[in-house]
Amino acid sequence: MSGSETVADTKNKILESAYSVFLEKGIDGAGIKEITDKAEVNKAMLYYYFDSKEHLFQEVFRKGIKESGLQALDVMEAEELPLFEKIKEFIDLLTKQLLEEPLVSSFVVNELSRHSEMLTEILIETIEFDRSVLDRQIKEAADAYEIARISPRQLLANIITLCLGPIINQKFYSVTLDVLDEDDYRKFLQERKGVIYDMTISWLTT
Amino acid sequence: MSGSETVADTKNKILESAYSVFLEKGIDGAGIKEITDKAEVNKAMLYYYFDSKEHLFQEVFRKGIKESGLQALDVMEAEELPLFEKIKEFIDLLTKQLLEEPLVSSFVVNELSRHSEMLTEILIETIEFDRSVLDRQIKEAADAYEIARISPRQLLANIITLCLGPIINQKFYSVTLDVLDEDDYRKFLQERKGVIYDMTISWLTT
DNA sequence: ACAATTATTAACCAACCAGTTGATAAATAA
DNA sequence: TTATTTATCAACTGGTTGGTTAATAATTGT
Repeated sequence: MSGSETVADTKNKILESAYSVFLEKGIDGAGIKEITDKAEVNKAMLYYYFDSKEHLFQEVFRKGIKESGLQALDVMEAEELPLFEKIKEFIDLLTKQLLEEPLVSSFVVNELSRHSEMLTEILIETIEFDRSVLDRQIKEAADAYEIARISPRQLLANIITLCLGPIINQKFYSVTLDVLDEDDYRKFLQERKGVIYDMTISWLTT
Repeated sequence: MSGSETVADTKNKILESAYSVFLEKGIDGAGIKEITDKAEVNKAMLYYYFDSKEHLFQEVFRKGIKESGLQALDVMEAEELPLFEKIKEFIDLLTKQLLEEPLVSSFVVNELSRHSEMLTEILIETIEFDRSVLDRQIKEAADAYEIARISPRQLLANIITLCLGPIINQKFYSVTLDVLDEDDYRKFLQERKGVIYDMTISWLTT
């Protein structure tokens, strides 16, 4: 019993260190020595618990997906929640989770685009989102003339993009939008939550 | 006179090769040997014309910004063009340029977020966008009650994000939105142009 | 024609990379 | 106790990395 604690200890130290190093530098920018140094273990220990840099990275990537804010999609599957409340809740949740750990989502998206061949399958496995409830709600609302007849995909794409973009690509937007001050940018992001909701609703009800 | 042709030739061969390799793999994933191999020149030639991997990369990054589709911002500076037409033109131009070379904008955004301390300054230098005309047009339109009183920054952020996101992070969206077929995704992107315009206008006129 | 400059090359270098080995210590099982 | 398994480590391996050097070939100006 006491032995397994040590196992978990060392293995977890490595995993946690790998998590933070990979998140910061990506798989190409990170070296395993940096990871083992940070974990304060011998380099050979990493290969005792994990069989390659790539496999270790994939485990980190899986963890990244789970912490990336995409769980907010769950709220879209709820049966009872009315459409508009659902949208509001989704935006709130997604924004909140993204702001809490912007590095994670940035990591997932960046590494995915740079190593899609290695990671796409993992993303597919890890994300499972059932759109049927949302589809039905949208169809019913459109049939009742409460909203325009829009594509559920476009709706999701719009909300996710609007929330994600300025958070994961902060440097890009702060320069192009000329909001170079850190605090101003935070205000700008805060302001966005309302903007995104307004924009989405006005689009739906036009 | 004839000598400078050779200079330009070799140097350009290296630059072009570097451009394509860096775009594909990023600075961390690319090796200089790969670049010189592709350019069919001796490795030392690279260091004859460029003094380090980092400087070469920065030159490639500069070129990347110019080809990234951000020139579409120019249309926002036009004096005569009315606001709504301007927005339409901006969306059209941006989408078109992004679709023509999605790799470039993806490269710029990704590398910027991974190496911001090295690249932010370059981005600031290279992008110069004068928002004053747009600001005035928005203010005037709001004063005349033609549009709601919205923030020009948020307007720009919305449009850019909506256009950029699904194009540069194709893999991410194709999985989360469950549009795994390549052709379907192209249709989805084509559809978006109209969606983005509708969404923006309905938001402005609410 | 010849000196000076520019362009090119193969061979080299130290540092670093991911990954291994074989010996050893610690825990567990008999 | 002793045999076995699990955990840890320093030292090593073969290959690659970004970058240099010194000699040479080609081009240029005079």
